[in-house]
Amino acid sequence: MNIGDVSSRSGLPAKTIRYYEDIGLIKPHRSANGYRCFAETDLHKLAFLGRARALGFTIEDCRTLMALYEDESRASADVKQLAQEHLAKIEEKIADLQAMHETLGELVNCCAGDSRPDCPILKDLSGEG
Amino acid sequence: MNIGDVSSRSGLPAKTIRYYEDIGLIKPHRSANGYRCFAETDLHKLAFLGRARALGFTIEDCRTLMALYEDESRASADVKQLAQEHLAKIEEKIADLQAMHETLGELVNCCAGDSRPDCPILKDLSGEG
DNA sequence: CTTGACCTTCCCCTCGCTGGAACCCTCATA
DNA sequence: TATGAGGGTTCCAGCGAGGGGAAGGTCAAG
Repeated sequence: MNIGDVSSRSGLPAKTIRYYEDIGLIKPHRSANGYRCFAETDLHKLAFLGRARALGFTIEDCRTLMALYEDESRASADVKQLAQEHLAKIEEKIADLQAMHETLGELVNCCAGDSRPDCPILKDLSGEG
Repeated sequence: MNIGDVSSRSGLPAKTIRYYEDIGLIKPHRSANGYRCFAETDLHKLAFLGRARALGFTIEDCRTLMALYEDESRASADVKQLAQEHLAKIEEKIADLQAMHETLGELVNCCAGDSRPDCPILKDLSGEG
C-alpha cells in the first residue's frame, strides 16, 4: 500500500503518517521508487495510534502503549496505570475549563450586551470588580 | 519600575512580559541604561492581560479586549459577543474531554490491572473491541 | 507526449511562552 | 580597585503534534 491508501483506510492525514515514521512510531518499508510501502501491520498500528490519540493520549503515551501492546508478557496493571494517570489529567483539564466557564458565564450574564459602554466583563478584567 | 518589579506585582514572569512587549500588547518606555521602564498603566494592563489569559482568552482575544477596554465609546455588546464565543469554545472543549473521559473511564473499569497480559484497554485500541 | 494524480524531501508556521547563552549595568563588599 | 551578586538586555532554540506549501520524482491514462 502507498501512503494515500493507508491514509484513507486509517483516517490519518498523510502528513501525520510521515510524521509518525519520522519519530519512529512506525517503520514502513520502501519500494524501489522510494515510495513508502505499508503492510497490513503498519495500517493496524496506525489505526491503534489514531484511536489512542483520539482518547487524548500524548505521542509518548502512544509509544508506551504500542510497546505494551506488542509485549505479550505485559501486565495489564501497567496499561491501567498509564490510562488512570491520563484520566486524572483529563479530569484536571475539565475542572480548569469548568472554573473558567463558571466565572466567564457569570460575567456574560451580568453584561447587558447593548450599545452602551458599561461592561462588567471589562470591569472584572481591569480589576475593578 | 523595572521588569522584576512589575513581574512580582503582576504575577507574570519577566519572560512573558518581554514577550507581550514583543507582540505589541504593551509599550513600556526605556530608561537611559536601556532597561524597560514601566508605569502604573503598564502594570494595570499586564494585570488585565493576566486575568484575561487566566479565563482562557487567546492572545488575539486579549488584544481585542484591551482595545475595547481603552475605547470609551465601545458597545458592551461587542465584549459580550467575544466572551460568548469564547464560552462556546470552552464548552466544546469540555464536551470533548468528557467524551474521552467516559470512554477511557469505562475501559479502565473493565481492566483487571493485575499481572496478566489480558487488557480491555489495549483490546479496544487495537480495534478488537 | 502530456496531463494529472500521486509520491518524495525540505523548510517554515502554528501558540504561548520557556530555557539558555552571552553580554551589560549597578551596587556592596574585601 | 577588583570582584561578585543580582539585576537587566538581546537573540536563538525548543516544546506538541502536526499543517502548508515549494520543488521535484513517478506512474497510469489518453
